[in-house]
Amino acid sequence: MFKKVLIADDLGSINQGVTSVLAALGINAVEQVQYCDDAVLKIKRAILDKAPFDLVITDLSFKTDYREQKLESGDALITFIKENYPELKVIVYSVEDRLQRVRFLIQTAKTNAYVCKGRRGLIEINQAIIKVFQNECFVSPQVSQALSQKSNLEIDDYDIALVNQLSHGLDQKGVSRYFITNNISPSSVSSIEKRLNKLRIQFKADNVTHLVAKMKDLGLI
Amino acid sequence: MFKKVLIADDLGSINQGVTSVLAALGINAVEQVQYCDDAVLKIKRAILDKAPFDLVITDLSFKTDYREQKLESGDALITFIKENYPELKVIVYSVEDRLQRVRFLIQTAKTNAYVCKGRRGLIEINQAIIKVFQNECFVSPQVSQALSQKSNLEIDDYDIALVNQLSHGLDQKGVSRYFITNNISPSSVSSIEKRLNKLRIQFKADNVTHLVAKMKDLGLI
DNA sequence: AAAAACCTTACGGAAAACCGTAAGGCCTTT
DNA sequence: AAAGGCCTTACGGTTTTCCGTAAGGTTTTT
Repeated sequence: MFKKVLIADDLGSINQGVTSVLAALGINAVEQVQYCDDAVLKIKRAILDKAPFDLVITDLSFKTDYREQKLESGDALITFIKENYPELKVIVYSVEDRLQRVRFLIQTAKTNAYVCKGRRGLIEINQAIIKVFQNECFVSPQVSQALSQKSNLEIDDYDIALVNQLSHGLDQKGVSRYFITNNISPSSVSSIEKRLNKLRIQFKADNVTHLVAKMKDLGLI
Repeated sequence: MFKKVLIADDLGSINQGVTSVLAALGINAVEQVQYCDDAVLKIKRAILDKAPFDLVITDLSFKTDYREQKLESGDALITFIKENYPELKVIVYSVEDRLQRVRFLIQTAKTNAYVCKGRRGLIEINQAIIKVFQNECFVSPQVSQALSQKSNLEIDDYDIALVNQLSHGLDQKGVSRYFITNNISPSSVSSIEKRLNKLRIQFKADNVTHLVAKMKDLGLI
């Protein structure tokens, strides 16, 4: 079983439950941090001390306060970890249940497990730890559909950039100018119209305002 | 000090921290529930047993699952409590930090204290319990501005309803029809235009899409 | 290499949003 | 009761969005 675990979570009260799960699994070398930057420091320090962590359990959202942080979110922490210590296992433990987000974290960021905080959270944390230790992936049932390929909506970075600009107040002509100056193609108003039409159909949105609202709800922008 | 406390929170792990705070205050008669309906049952039962609760600490959002619930949120639970047992004190303990929400809970729903989950959450829960016991109100510093009148942006339920309908895809004529059928006044397209113009200025939004995006970011809709 | 399919762009008309102006109703002030 | 202020509504003109059509270019198919 894992020997040394790091928990990163800004709500101190949640750690306790996770710690008790770890204790039940016979893992007693557990350290906790409330800031992403502190997590990085602990990880580096542990390696220097020849006693590296072999599992990190982290939340996604960290409230920002007066302390300046280089890494402001769990996402950034995970990206950092997997770039520098790819062998270090990571389990996300978050209330976030948006499929898009889960898909990104598992498929792109290479997170090893994704557990939704909820009634069964601690039970699933337990399962996740066991699975990850066996080099398998674990995702909470309520969001496991995020990984099924058939739900692929074929929306790409261009679509996101387009709707993102609209949500910032640009009109279609403005987005066109923005795309031209940033060398993003296609950039004509006509093409932008066409793409928006496609997106409106895909998202069953009645107009751009509706589209932006729906995509914000889905966490895409 | 309070003698008997009920904690309502669907994430079992959070309760532990609160329980330890209560223990430190010498309160040992603590019961926990994970569903709002169970909270109601416990409250009624305790009164029948001549040992009523004198404080309820509750979360706001309860994940819904297979169990059918009459009360689906902390809001509904608080409304129920204050309607039927106005002398029973209520403290909200939630990650929610939207001012609009806090204002409603304190001023309209008559909640006795509002504590944001966060790094200082347990410290503030402690302060809140003491204040409430002294028949005072407590609100976490980060959201205390919700109660100050000067920061009143003068956006009311009508504004929220208006932008909300737009975010659901209705155009201005559609919102007008909606307002007419629901007896909401003013309902003419012209008035809706005027109101939107005011909101756009207040929120520094370039158009309705931008306005909806900003208000969603602020958690107003 | 010709044909077909696709992408990008342009254009024009209908619908909706945007913006200023103004009329009528209601309430308060004097 | 008259005057003034505020709110609701109506209207007209400009801008933007929406939607269909079509031309020109590139890639894929045959």
